Amino acid sequence: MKIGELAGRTGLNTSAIRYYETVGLLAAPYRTGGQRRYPDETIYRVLLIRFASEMGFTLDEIKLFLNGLREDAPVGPRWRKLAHRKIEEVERTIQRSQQLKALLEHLLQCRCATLRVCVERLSLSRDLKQFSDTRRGRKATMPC
Amino acid sequence: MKIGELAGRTGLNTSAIRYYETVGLLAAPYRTGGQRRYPDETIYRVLLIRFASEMGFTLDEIKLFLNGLREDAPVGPRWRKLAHRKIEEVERTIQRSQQLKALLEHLLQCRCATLRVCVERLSLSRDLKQFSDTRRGRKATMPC
DNA sequence: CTAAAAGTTAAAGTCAACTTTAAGTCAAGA
DNA sequence: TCTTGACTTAAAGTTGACTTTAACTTTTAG
Repeated sequence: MKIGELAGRTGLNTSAIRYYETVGLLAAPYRTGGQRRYPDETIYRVLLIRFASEMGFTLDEIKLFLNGLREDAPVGPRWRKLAHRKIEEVERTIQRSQQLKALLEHLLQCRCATLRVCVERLSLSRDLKQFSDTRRGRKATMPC
Repeated sequence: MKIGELAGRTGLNTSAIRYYETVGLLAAPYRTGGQRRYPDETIYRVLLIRFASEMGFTLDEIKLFLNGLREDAPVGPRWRKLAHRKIEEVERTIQRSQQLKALLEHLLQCRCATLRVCVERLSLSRDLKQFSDTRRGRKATMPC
């Protein structure tokens, strides 16, 4: 498979695939006449990279994960640790996103006189509480 | 309040605050002897900016949202639309994160002979299905 | 055979959101 | 008064993940 087809099938640009090679995410493939030829299985690897990258993994993280499973062996402790850390991170993401969703939904339906007041109070009393409270012994009232 | 105190109370660097001014997120404040002096209420605005930015809003989005509520008036249709769009986006984030969490948890406990095979099958059959399926009429089997 | 499409490289460019640097000016305490 | 620390600016640097460009070669369809 040529680089163009690999790119097409994985939804990336050829430049991205070459870039992955330079940063060590993809091995340099066999070449004919100077041009890269990929085996079919490379698709899976690239798709996995794309998925992980869209999930917010950095390319370095992805490299770590993929190297962890390079050896066709059952999952090792290093990989487990990585996975556990990432799961915790993802859980935090989910929690914060749910907070934000709640905040936005509240703002859409609340009956504050002015949105500005509402936002400021809401922010102080809820999600921003952590920031301001750790800095000053500030008491916030419930908004709206 | 001098810029250093504002920075300290909001957990940002002074350079970030000056940067927010240059991009129009913060109004240029009153000055004495060339130095910026902020009123207390600016803290709320900066905290709000920090929160939104940590939630993944771009500074341009934040500017839009803040401009939307600049006029001390109840929430307008423009702002509503923005909020609705953002809620949908956040919902997608939550869903994908939950998928990723499930994937990682599966990988931690599955009994595949090799993790590599497991990942490839999992990826194809679940989360990556969308990518490959839209490109080729590929059928994937359940992993592990 | 030839023209166009697709491939190659190294190096520079892009984007957001800042930070750092250089070269100063201002403020506060001893 | 002097010194230190905080402030000022404009401009350049940083980071990650690519993309674009320029100049060229290889492959493929007609």
